[in-house]
This record gives sequence, C-alpha cells and structure tokens, in this order.
Amino acid sequence: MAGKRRYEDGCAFAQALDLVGERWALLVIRELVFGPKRFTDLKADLTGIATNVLSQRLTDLEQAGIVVKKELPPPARVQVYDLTDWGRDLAPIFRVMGRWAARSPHLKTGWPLSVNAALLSLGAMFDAARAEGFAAGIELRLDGQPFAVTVRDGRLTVDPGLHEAPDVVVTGDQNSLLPVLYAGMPLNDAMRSGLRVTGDVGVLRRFATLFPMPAPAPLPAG
Amino acid sequence: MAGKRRYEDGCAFAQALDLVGERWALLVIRELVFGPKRFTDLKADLTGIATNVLSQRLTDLEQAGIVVKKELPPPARVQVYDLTDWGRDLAPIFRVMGRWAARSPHLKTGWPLSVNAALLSLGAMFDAARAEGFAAGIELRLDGQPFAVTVRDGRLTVDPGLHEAPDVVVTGDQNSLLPVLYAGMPLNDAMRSGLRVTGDVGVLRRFATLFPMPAPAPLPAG
DNA sequence: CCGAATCCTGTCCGATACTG
DNA sequence: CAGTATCGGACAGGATTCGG
Repeated sequence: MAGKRRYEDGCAFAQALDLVGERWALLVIRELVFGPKRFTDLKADLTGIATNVLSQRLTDLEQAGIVVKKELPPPARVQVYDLTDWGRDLAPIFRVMGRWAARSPHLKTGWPLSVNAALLSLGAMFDAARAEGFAAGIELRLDGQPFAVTVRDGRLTVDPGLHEAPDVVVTGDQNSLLPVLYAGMPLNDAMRSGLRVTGDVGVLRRFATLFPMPAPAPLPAG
Repeated sequence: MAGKRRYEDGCAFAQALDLVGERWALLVIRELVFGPKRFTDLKADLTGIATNVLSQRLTDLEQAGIVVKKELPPPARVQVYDLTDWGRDLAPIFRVMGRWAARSPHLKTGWPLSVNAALLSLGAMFDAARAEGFAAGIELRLDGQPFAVTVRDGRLTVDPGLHEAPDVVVTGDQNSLLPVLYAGMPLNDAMRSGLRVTGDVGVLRRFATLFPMPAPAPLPAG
C-alpha cells in the first residue's frame, strides 16, 4: 500500500491524475454519475473489468473522498457505491473529453455503450444552436431504467427517474437509439429493430437533429 | 505493439482514455500546450519520467494524431515535438480538471510546478466575477521564457511570447509567483526572495486578487 | 550532447478460482 | 452477492549503452 505510484507534482491536474488517473478509475466514476450502484452491477456495466481491479479502485476512490460506500435502508439492506458531491463534479470532464474524442481520426463508432455512457454522450454532442426555440420533455427507458431528458432554452439536462411531463417516451436499449441520434439512421428502422416510442414521435425526430457529429481531426501523415 | 491494452468500449470518453489515459501521457501533452519542445527539455520538465517511457508516449501520441515530430529549419535543425491542432484542443481539460482537483481534501500545496503547469493554473483558478471592470497586460518571464497574460472583459488569456503592451513585467520563477496569487503571500516577500517586477506594481497587486482558492471538499469519514 | 534502444527489476493489470 | 486469493503477463522505473 505504501508503494503507490504518484507523480510528485504540485500541479493540481497532476494530483487529479494521482486520484483518478489509474486504469478504470474514471470509468467507474462514469458508471456512478447518475446514481449509486451495487458491486455486481458495476462489474456488469464495465465490460472486461476484473473483480479485484474494481475492488481496488472502489477502495482507492473511497479513500480519496470521491466515492462513498452506503447501505440502503431496510428492507433492501444491500450495500451500494455512490459518488460524493465532489466526485459528481467530475461529470463535465466526461462531456468535454468525450466531445474531444468524438473528433478522433481513429474513433470506432457502432460499438456497444453502457447506459451511462450513452446518456453522457447526449450532453457531449448536444448543439445548443440547433436547439433554439425548441423545448421538449423526453423520457428514456434504457435497460428498464427511466431517465428524464429535457431540452429548454438551448440547454439539455439528463436526470435519473421518470419525467414529470414527457412529450414522448422511448423504450429500448441505447444501442438502438444512438444511431438515430448520431448516424442519421431513420427512426422507423430503429423501431423495427426493437425501439418502442409512445407519444409525439415528431418531437423525437426533431430531438434527433440536435446532435451533429463533428468533423474528425486530420491525421498528419498516415 | 499489438498487445496494447484497450477498453473495448464504444464510449468516446473511454476511447479518449485509450489514447491519453496511460501514465504520463496527459502530462506530456500539458508540457506542449504552449509550444513545441525538444525531447530533453520535456524530460527535464517532467520530473521523474524515464526516458523510455517518454519515448514510448511520444510515439504513441504521434500515432494517435495528437503529437507531431518536427524538425526546425536550419540553422537550428533540432527536432521538436509539437501538438496538432486537435491535440491542443485538450487544453480545457487541464483547466476543468485542475479546478476540480484544487478542491481535493488531500491537495498538496506549495510543491514545485513546471512553467506550463503554473500558466495553466491561472486559467483554472481565474474568477471572472472578480475581474469585472479590470483590464491588464502582464508579461511573465518564467525560467527565461516570456508569456503574455491579458485580462479583459472578464476573460484571461495566456499566450507564449512577449506582450505587445504590458502594464507590468514580472521576472522570476513560477514557484515564487504562485504563492502571491493563490496563498496571499505579500508581494514584497516574493520580491525579496527573487521575484523582479518592473512597471505598474499596482496592476500586479490587483491581478493577484483574481484567483480565489475554492473551499476543499469535505472528507466523508476520516 | 541529444534522442533513443536495451537491459533488468518491481509494480500493476487481467483472468480465473475460490470463500463468507 | 460481494468480494479475496493467486498467478502469469504486461507495463512502468531506473540505469546503462549506442548511434547521429
């Protein structure tokens, strides 16, 4: 435990990397931004992570003050991991860096995404200019979990839980929905392959125009 | 080379980590945001990095399209590493994440910083509200290199090179200057220990009030 | 002298098996 | 369900050496 590898750098950014720069650490945080999860669910959502690594990261993040281990009240009485307020303040990182990576010349599209990754990508790719004069309430039920997406005043918000006043409700999985938003797939195609839409489909179609893919960066010589 | 460890995740953020998530990678980029450097200077500015690791990161980042290897024109004819435009777009990450880390309950202050780290920290800690109605041109000469710092319209910019119209010129090293900006050290103390100031000292004193330290996050239990 | 390539050692990661 | 134990392999750290 004493042999922890650290940059010995006064730079606050370098000290951030000491806390969240190890492999998987930021992805663990990504999976907790919309609310607490149990160990096994975290493992399921983080494809490929080993149990010992997940365990290690959670204790490291807990010691850093980013994650807290909680026990849900009876009768549930299961223990879950949640972000502290400060830990949740990392959310903008995912949007800023995700938007940057969306311009990678090597970006692989069409790969499966976790529910949390898909929801964060909305905030990353959202184009405020295209949303001018548009307001909408959309409830997304991905993998059975409801999320309230709201567009208003050129801003997009995503919160866990049911939407108070949805114009449209979309049920299905994120990997069916995202090609509609980012790759121009016709909504009808997605509905034919499992996506269910109830309510105002026009709102959803309009919503799907708010996420333009940025042009990839040029690759210097290769 | 083929055995590169990757998250196989469609999430753009996870793919960003595939590119810049390895140890030292983001710090290498940090050291290049204000302009190209030679291998040896990079090694000197990144305290503790091993030559083979630096070499490996540079070739990885070059393949990713983030870094380019250039040869300066004769008579210099030395090779330098520079960021691509896309690579330089990572600069906001340092500010956002640095500002986040400044609230760490474990933050170590008073440690030495590189020139680039110090300059990026200005953008991270700058408080626009405190700069209302204030405009200033400040030339910082840190470790012999000049940087033009400008405050205007509630915004702060930092560019490499001499300032066109400086109100004040500060010469010295970043570790003498930063305590004045962030820790309330009296400017006179810093000047007594090596910082040299020519021009309007009042502008510098006012400038030093623009960088309030945020309150550290509470540590949940211990 | 600069920019690496090459040892070697230690630590971390990944996969699986196993336990309260 | 929620982790711990174990082990092989990949990667990082440090020193040395080599080519331009």
